[in-house]
Amino acid sequence: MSYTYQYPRGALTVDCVVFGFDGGGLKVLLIKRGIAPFKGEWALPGGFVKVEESLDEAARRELQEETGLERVFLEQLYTFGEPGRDPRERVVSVAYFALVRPEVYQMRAATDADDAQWFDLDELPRLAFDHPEIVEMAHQRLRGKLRYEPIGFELLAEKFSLSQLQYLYEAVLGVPLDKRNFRKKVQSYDLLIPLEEKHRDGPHRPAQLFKFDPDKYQELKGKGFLFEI
Amino acid sequence: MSYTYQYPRGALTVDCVVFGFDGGGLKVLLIKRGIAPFKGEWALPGGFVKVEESLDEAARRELQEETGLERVFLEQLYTFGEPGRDPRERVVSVAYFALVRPEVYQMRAATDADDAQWFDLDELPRLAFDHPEIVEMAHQRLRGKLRYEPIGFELLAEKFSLSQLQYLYEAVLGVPLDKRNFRKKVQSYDLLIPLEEKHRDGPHRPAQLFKFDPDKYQELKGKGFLFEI
DNA sequence: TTGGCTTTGTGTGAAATTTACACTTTAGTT
DNA sequence: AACTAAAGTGTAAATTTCACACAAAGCCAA
Repeated sequence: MSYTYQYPRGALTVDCVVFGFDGGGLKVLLIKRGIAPFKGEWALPGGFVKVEESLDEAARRELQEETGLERVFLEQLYTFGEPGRDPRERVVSVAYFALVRPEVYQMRAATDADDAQWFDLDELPRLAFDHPEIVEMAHQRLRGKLRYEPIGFELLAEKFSLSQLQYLYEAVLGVPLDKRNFRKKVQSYDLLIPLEEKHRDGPHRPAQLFKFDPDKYQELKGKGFLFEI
Repeated sequence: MSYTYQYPRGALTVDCVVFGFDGGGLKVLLIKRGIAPFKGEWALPGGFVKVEESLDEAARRELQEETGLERVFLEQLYTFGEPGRDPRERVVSVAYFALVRPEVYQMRAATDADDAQWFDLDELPRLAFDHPEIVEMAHQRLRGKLRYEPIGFELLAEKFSLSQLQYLYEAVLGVPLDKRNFRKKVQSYDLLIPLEEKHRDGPHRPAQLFKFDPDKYQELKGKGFLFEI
């Protein structure tokens, strides 16, 4: 018996919503399309999946090829497959969301390649395809996850101050948080390792730096611990 | 310029993890494969996506064709795309999870078609492909969602007693819950409409029946309300 | 060196929520 | 009429959340 399938095939792509944080608001990385359709318009980085690679690999490869980004936090988001979402033919896209640290963010912002640029999440330009919908879902997911999983650290430098962490939470969740209560809570889990170093910046009191302890988190998680801000 | 893509294409399928609840434990609906590969083994209901249909439509169609189920709660779960997950060639599968009410569950359990059967979630037979992994993820997702979204009602009859609701939560979450505290909490949201009718069953005190008010939930959700058990 | 600026860092009491816990009511069966 | 089994109900203690204000540190400029 033959293994040939009787169904016609569409194409399969991956698209990545890459978030960055610069201390102010959330940013999203977009690329300017060099080819039709939507040539010259902004779009999410992404592209076709090769037959011999996994979806995650495809997402990482496209991110690397189109934006130069490597070793970022990457997680599958949702698969978009409405017929007609690509004007050419049936294209199903597995969307990912990615979080990058400020070092990376600043690096990419510096190289003024005008075909890859950071935009404020709430001031995005017109986007190709159904990419606005994808970005919207990624934003919702990020907001939802931040409350229950310690992924915010992926948007900060390895060493960060509690104020920086708080600014991040305020930016993503869109609400102001009480400084004392916030610090009490995040420190209560014992997942932040206080470092010797201090962060100095401007003519102010320098801030204690911390780093997140992912191993300890994994260990606690195994015992049913639930991170929650 | 031509719109022909330079990448070879794999096939695209949908697979559904269908959960049912009979007052005892969680059940999963499986079908016996009639064709190779894995002919004669149990597998998740699912099949190939047609070019002109959306992914959701494909999932509903396959469910209908293979199990007769219609009008079920259906939500996209995750997309599985490891090369090699299908021994024939590259097949990417968009997995869904579905929740069915006991009426439906009992109906399907009655028709003793031996090519579609309910199994206890914790006593599943050997499964084809990477379906064990898919079931595992669906179970996790169900557990996670149940705490924060009122989807448990999709596994109960339209009219249900508070005890039935509690048994469901206990079965899915795997922990015993305090009767009084549970009732206090679920009723505090004012999302359950008490009905005139009573449920009688056995030589016991009959139970007050309720139904869930989805409209009110949608309204509250719009105002930032968070359901939580 | 002094005063001013700006950010870090810290504690407490009131209010709200969560938790633990046991007995009465109801209907059916014998 | 007595027995059985599940439904239904309240309170007090413990814990968590929330609101809130001022001293300490370092830099800069006069």
